[in-house]
Amino acid sequence: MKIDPQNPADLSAQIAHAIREAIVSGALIVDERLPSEAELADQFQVSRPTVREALKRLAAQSLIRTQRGATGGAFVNRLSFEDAYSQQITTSTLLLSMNAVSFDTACEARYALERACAALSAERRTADQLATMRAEIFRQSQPGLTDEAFCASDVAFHRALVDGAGNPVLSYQLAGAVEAMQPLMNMITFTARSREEIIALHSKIANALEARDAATVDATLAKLETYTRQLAMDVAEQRRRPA
Amino acid sequence: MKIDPQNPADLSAQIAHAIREAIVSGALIVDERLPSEAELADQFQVSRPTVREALKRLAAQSLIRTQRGATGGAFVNRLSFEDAYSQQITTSTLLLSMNAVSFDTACEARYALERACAALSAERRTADQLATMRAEIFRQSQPGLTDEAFCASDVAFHRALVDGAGNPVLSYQLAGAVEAMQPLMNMITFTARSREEIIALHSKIANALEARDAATVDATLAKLETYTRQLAMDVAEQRRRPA
DNA sequence: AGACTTTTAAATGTCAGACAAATAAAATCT
DNA sequence: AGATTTTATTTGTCTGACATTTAAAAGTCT
Repeated sequence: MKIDPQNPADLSAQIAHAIREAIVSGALIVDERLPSEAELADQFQVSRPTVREALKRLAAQSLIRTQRGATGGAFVNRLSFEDAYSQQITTSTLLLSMNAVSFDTACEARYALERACAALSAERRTADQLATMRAEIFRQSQPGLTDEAFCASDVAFHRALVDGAGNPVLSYQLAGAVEAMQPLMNMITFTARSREEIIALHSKIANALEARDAATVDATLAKLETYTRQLAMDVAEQRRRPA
Repeated sequence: MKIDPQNPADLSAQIAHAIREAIVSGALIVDERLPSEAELADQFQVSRPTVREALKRLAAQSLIRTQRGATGGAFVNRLSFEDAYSQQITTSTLLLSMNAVSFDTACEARYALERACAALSAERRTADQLATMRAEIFRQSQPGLTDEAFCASDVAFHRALVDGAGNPVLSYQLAGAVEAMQPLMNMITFTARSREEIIALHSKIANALEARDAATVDATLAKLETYTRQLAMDVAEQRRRPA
């Protein structure tokens, strides 16, 4: 079932790969217990530390969870949306921060995806989600708000909009894009004037969602995208010639 | 810089977390070498195996790479799009296969995202990407094609469409959704009649992209979505009452 | 002197055995 | 029978050692 070639390189990676394949292919089902570390070591003819390194690799991807004690061991993990979110966010953040993805490219992708949710959200949004958006808009209009708090509220607003589509897969996909951009957004929304503009657009989106007017939501998101990218360009321009 | 509380639970996870934060926050930059395992063990006041488990966790997420030899060690990895793709695909596949995400939900999300790319792709697609789509359509019309090969070609077609948007972030986001659904798609496109229908819609999409007609691309993708979900429902129906 | 070979040192990869801690089942006692 | 203690199993961690890889330093030969 899970054998291991005799080439001596990176045994723990090979073992992790074998077990991962077994999980993804369905040979190991959710909540099934893996053999104990000692048994796995015996089975793969390696030492226990090597097995442990392999298991830690899988734990890092939330593929297994471990439990100590008599009936403990490593169990195939049911991947929760929360786990998937956080992995997606980590990956997206790293891609943005160190792979030469421009803010413009990230912004375009983010709004393209968000507009994809708009039609569904106009159709399905609950009163609860609408109330969340209104509450966040109110928070954004408070005077003493820090840039970080404003952007956190911005994320929460957009999160509610996306969740309105009622499709957890879309929510999961967008969580990365929206949250990964937050640090970059922090740097471009620092003037009162730009906050006012953003809040006005947010209000328009909430109103359109309340009226289940998908076209207006889409058009307003397009405006928000244009405005955000314009702000980013202005900031970049100011950086280039600080005089 | 990276300290460690004295609570005794899961030291390797804590160390991995500390180093991950240092990387994500930018305290450790790309290609920078981490201290050696022995030095880290000393620094965190733990043993080398514990440090190694932590490093393997990070390696599993492609955050670091290790190199043996005199000038070897653990280096902060520049996350490549390929690495991000494969992680995205693994995560999405697991979400679909074991988290009670229905085919319908996944399908809706996938086409919503794909239609988000349609407008951009109509504007920017290259002649090369158009040629790829035509070639895949031709392959799909070959008589002796297996279901797996047909679906692989289907994935390649849609991949070319998404890549046409010229936004690597969108490509990365959609790679997971499209590829993770392939095993499920394999099961529903097995009749000649359904293949014909799909090929016709693919041709219509390619033609519209050639004419840079975003509205038709969008409308045709909507038809393809409806048709795919209908096929899936029929298959589910047949499964329910096999007589 | 220059090119090739050998040695050496540093680092990761692996192993073996041991103990600690947690946990649930089994055994024991009241 | 119920509560308590014991015990066995399993993961978490430590110590120390050896193997392997790699590049630089040292040495050797032409």
